[in-house]
Parts: sequence; structure tokens; C-alpha cells
Amino acid sequence: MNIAKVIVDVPASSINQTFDYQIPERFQEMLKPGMRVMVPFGPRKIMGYVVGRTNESSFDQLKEIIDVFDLTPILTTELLDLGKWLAEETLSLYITTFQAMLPQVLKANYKKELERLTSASLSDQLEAFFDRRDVVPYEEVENSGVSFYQIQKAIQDGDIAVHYLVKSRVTKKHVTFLKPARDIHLLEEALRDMPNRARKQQEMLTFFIDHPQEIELNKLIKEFGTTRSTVNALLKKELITSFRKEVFRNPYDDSVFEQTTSLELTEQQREAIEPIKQHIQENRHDVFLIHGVTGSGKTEIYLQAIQDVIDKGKEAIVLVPEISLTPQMVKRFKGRFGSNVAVLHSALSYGEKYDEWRRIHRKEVQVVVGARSAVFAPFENLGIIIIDEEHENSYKQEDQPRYHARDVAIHRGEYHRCPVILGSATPTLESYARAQKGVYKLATLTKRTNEKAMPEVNIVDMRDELHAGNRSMFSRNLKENMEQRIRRGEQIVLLLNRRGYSTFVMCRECGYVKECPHCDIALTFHKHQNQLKCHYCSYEESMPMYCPSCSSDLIRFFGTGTQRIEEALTQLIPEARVLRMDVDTTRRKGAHEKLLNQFANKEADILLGTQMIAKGLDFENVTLVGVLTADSMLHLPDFRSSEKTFQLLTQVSGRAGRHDLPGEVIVQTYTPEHYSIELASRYNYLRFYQQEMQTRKKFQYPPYVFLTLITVSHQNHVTAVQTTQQIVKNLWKHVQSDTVILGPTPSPIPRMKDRFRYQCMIKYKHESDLQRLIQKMIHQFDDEVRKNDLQITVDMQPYQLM
DNA sequence: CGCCCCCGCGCA
DNA sequence: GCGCGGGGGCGG
Repeated sequence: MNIAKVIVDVPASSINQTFDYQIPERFQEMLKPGMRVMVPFGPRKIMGYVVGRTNESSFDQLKEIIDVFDLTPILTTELLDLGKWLAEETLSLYITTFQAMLPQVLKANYKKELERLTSASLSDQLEAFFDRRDVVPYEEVENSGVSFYQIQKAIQDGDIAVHYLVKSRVTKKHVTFLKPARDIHLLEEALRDMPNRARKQQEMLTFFIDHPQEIELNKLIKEFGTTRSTVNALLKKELITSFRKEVFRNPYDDSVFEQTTSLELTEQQREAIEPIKQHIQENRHDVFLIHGVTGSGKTEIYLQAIQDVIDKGKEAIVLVPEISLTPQMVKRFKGRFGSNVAVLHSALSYGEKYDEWRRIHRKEVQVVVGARSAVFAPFENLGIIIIDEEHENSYKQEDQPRYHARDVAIHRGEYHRCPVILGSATPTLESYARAQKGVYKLATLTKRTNEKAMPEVNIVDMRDELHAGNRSMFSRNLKENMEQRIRRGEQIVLLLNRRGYSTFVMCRECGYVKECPHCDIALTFHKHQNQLKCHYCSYEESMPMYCPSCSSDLIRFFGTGTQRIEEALTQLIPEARVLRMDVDTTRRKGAHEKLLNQFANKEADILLGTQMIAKGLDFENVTLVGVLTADSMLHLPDFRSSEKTFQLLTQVSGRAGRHDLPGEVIVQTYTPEHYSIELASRYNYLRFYQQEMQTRKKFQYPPYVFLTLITVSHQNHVTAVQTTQQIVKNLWKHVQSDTVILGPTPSPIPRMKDRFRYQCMIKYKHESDLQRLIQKMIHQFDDEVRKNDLQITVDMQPYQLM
């Protein structure tokens, strides 16, 4: 087994295969599949993943592995197989799936340098270029006055050499420690000799005499209320020494979490958890769907199931949608399992993520709570995988590899023979339909653990408001209720459903709308910088004074961003203290938590925000939830728009009156008769499910069919259309008779970054080998992709159709 | 003929 | 993804 099979770090379809390398004697013993290696590839050096070892190769002249980056495999054999499966399933490259399973810092960093080999004088230009340095980064060749030709020549003459560097981006955090450098009696001697004015030094030295153990530099300085200079003085006298030690970054101080113990379960909870516990005991795989209303105690079921898994010596993965609900979730998991929990979510720095990942990798924890990619946690003894808020969009990755965490979880659950739990108050139609068919095991929690009724939902017809002459964003009902709550010292959550309502700029005179010159999309107005920005290509320009089309000065921004609502709100109810929560106010690290804490401390009456406030928040003093525009996402060209509206309204209603105070919800809409709004107001999921299933059946959408979306983009409009057309034509020839292909149609954003985008959609029931078929199809365009900058992307289960 | 740019290929 | 090498264009 002296040959390694390697997937190299070159993201190109022609390289999407293993390459064989000779394993040098010195690595024979230690090299295992799942390790990263440095290999020669053509004239350069790159990183690769060893996926297997073998004795034979169809190539007779193999190159040798140059170096090994890891001491232990960073991908288990299970994850190597999973990566392969995922690449084939999602039509991605192997290298892409491997990278997606690992923390960012394990990716390679490439550098190219030029080294001067001779002391003899070079040409004037080269001398100027090297500027008395021996090694120069290769990028500097550009704009340096030295031609590539000259460099080539100098290399040939042996005067200079090119070096390729491959580095792991890993950064480890080090902390400086101090300890005495000499025997105690020598320190005592030095203390006696020390002049009286060196008070701080004396104190510190006394400390070291009493505590000869090592101590962290920063802690010491803090404790003595002094500066580094005191330490430096002692270091200079060689009385103490300093050394650096690696520490793991810990984004959460475990000691601050109050320990909790199992709660008594309700009858319904016990019924739901029983079969799960049994599966855990018997090492049996099945998918469970827990459909439980908000407040029905799903989390407690997760916690107790995980306790069983831990007791068996196995491990648990808990997926949560994203940062917005993580702080409270983290608290519950850390509270129950303490330092046995690793947390992986997008708000952590790369370094913090890496350290949390390593705690999993080193088997220092048994539980991981995290966002989508945590489904790849390198556990080897999984006992359960839980996906909370199963319906959330964020479980679908929207770039390569376009996977859904649910599918990966189920695949891993089968491998480890362990249960997979999907939990939601509003399951996706796909999951609920599977539960109805018996593919998933269904558990329903209809009662809240505190026996409280769900808050009452009042629908306000905004058309009536218009007729009554109220043209503001706030209905009279909502206004009165808000004022009343503020008077009573209670709090309010206001949801602005911003999607489809971005703040674009339009001329009131001629109707001209300012669009991005590179993308067919209206520019979004950002007030604080007075700038117009494109959300797709980050193009920006300043807000024009006059309409570029008719020169009128009546050019204004339209739409309703949270900023405008905030202004309108303070005008409407001047005494209201408003906290605004949106992408702008939560961009900075920790800003999210800070805002929520402010609100929890009652520093504001109203929390105003976008979708991000709909989920998981739990404030005891909130008694009113207002939804400003319930139907703003209802009319988007997406077959899931009703489902998303229902989910959002249900989620946000769950934010009111979770504790002693009764809650109320006011939903403003222009289409109160729509079933998703009406049924959400009555918390009737089942009815909604039935009604929506009828619609899906009628128009043949999931879960009745599967979807695949192929998008083609090119600078040339005609090429984009024609290529899509060819793909459609080819597909028709090979698909089953009940399969339908729609298109070509322009993408919802027909032009982005100066490229035209066309798409086609495949709707099918039985296509056992669609991936292979599409792969072959795309293969025909390989040449065009390569030299003509054609792009074809495939999404096997599109979520965002727009 | 020498110099330079561009394209296509192959990488184990 | 990227460096190489061959082909071709161009100036002398």
C-alpha cells in the first residue's frame, strides 16, 4: 500500500478524480486516508486529501508526496464517503464537498515567491525589482517594469528561482505565561538587593517567591494593576522567564451557564420521546417528525433524548437555524450539558470555529449545537441528530455544494444507525407528507407545557384603513393597542416583512426607477451614507439630485425599510422607545445579543425588525406582536410563498404572551381572506397542510414532484438562451414520459454582474439517475465552459426559486 | 528571425 | 487553476 489516492485542490471538472502519488518511506507508517498532503501538480505544489491507499496504479511514473499536513486524519472514512456521495448527489466537485465539511482555516493558502540565487549583479530592472531583498512575493512582478519574459530568462540562467508555498491557514491562539527563572533563594536574594523605589517589582517578585507556578501574563498584570514594564524589568534581570502556550479559544464561558436538570415531561412529551429512546437503545435508524406548537416543549425532548445518548457513550448533533436563536439555545444546552457542548455558528470567528471543531475532533465533547454545516461534525459514534425548526430555509446551502442539511443528516443517521429528529411548529409540506405516508414517524404536541392558550390573533384589513382615510403603515387598531401597552409598561414586537419591499428609488414625475448598470435589479437606498447599492454585485453610486431621465427633482426613495418605519413610528407615538433590529444594526459582532439584552432589560418599548425577530425570542414582558405587512411575501413568484407566509405568521405569533401576561397578535394585511393568513391566525396547521397540498397537486409542485433547476449564464444574451434551449431539448429526449421540463425562461434576476441568466426547471416523479443524465448533458458544454466563460449551475432541490 | 501574445492542454 | 509550449502575428 505504498501509493496514495489523492483528491487535489483544483476546483475544475476535469480534475474531479483521484490522482495517484508515491508515498515516500518516511510517511509509510503514518499516512492515512483523510489526511491533507502537499503534492506536486504539474509545475506547482498544491494541497490534496488522501482518500485511500493502494498498491497499484495505471500510471508507471508516479510523483512523490512532498509533505503531510496532519498528524491524524481530519476526515473520518465515514466523512470521506459522505463527501463522495454528496458530490455525486449535488453535482459538485469532490474537493468542494470536502472543504465544505471542514472549518475554513484548514483550506490551503498558496503563495508564489521569487528568490535571488546569485550575488552577481543582475540587469538594472531586476536589481531594482529585488531592491536588496533575497525573496520577493511574485505578485510584485506586476507593475514593476520587469517583464515576465525577463524573469523566465533569469530562471533559465539559474539566477533566480520560483518557489511555491502551500500553507494551512491555521492560526492557533497563544498566550504568554511567566514563571520564575531561578531558584527561590536566588529570587529572595534579588528581592533584598532591589532598590526601595521599585515597589511594583518587589511586590511581583514576592508573588513569584510565594507562587513559583506558571501564570498567565495578562492575569498577572491585571491583578497587580500595573503594566508590562514591571514584567519586562523582571524579565530583563532574568529573574523570570516568559513562554508561549497554545490555548483554545472558548467563545462561551461555561461557568456562567446555570446548571439545569431534566424537567418533568407532560403526557404528550412522554409519548413523543418514548419511541425515540427505544431507537437509541436499540441502535435503530428512523426519522421522527415532532410537530409541536410553540411552547410545547420540543427542546426538553431533545435534551432528554441527548442525555440517553450521552449515557450510552455516544454523541449528538443539534442543528439550529442560525445566529438569531442560538444565544438562547446555547444557554439551554450549556445549562444542561455544561462543557460537554461545542457550538458552531456563523457569528464565531474562523479561529473560534476551528477551536470548537477541534474539541469535537479530539472527542472532548459529546454534543455539538450549530448551524447547517455542523451536520458534518467529525463524530464517529453518533447516537442522534436533531434538526430544530426543520422548515427553516437556512438548512439549504445556496452555493456549491448545494446540499440540504436534512438529507445529509438522514444519510449519516442511516450510517450510524441512529434516530434523526425533525422538529417544528410548522413542518415543511415535504416532511409532513412523508410523516403522513409513514416514511417518517410522526409525534404531535398540541398542548403548551404551561397550559396557556395561544395568543389571540386579530386580522386588520388594510383596505378598510385606506377607505377610512388612514394612509399610514399603522392601522388604528395597532396604534391604539401599542399606546395602551406602553402605558401599561408592557413591550411590543413589530415585524416588518421586508422581502419584496426594499427601498428603491423612483422618480415621482416620470416613474423612472434607478437600476444597477450590471444587474437587472433596482438599486437599494441606504440612508446613512446617502448611497444607492446593488445587493447582488455591490455596485454603488451616490443618490442623484435630479432624475437622470426627465431631470425632475422629484426623485425619491420608495418602499418601506425598517429605518422609515422607525421614523414613522416615533412620529406616531413620540413617547415610544424603539429598538431597530435589521442587517444594518446587527452587522457588528455581538450587536445582535446586545440589542436583545437591551430589550430584555426593558430599555425599549418596541422591538422593530425583519424576519430575524420572528424566531425563538422569548421575552416575558411582550404582550403585543404586530405584523405590519403579512402579505408582502405572498405575491412573490415562488410556489412556497403561502407556506412561508403561514410559517412566518405562526412563528411570530408565538412571541407574544409566553409567560404570565396574556398576549395578543395584530396582523395587518391587504388579503385577509387568503387561507395562509386566515389559518395561521387560527393556528390550524392541519387545515393549511390539506389546502396547500391541493394547490401543490393541482400545479404539480413538491411534494408531489421533485424539482431540479438548471441555470445558464453568459455575457452574451443569445448564447445564454441558446445553451439553455439546447439543454432543454436534450433533456426531453432522455427523461421519463411523466417528466416535465419548463423553460428556457429568464431567471428571476435576468442579468447579474453583466451576465445574462436563463434557467429551466425539471419536474419529475421517477428519475433514478437524473444526476448522471445532467452530468452527461453538461459535459457536452465543457469546451464552452472552459474557453467561452459559460456557466451552468445545477440545483437538485432548489429552495430559492428567485 | 526574434519577440510577444494567445490559446489549448495536461496535470498522477 | 495555472504554467507550458506551440502557433501565429508583427516589426525589422
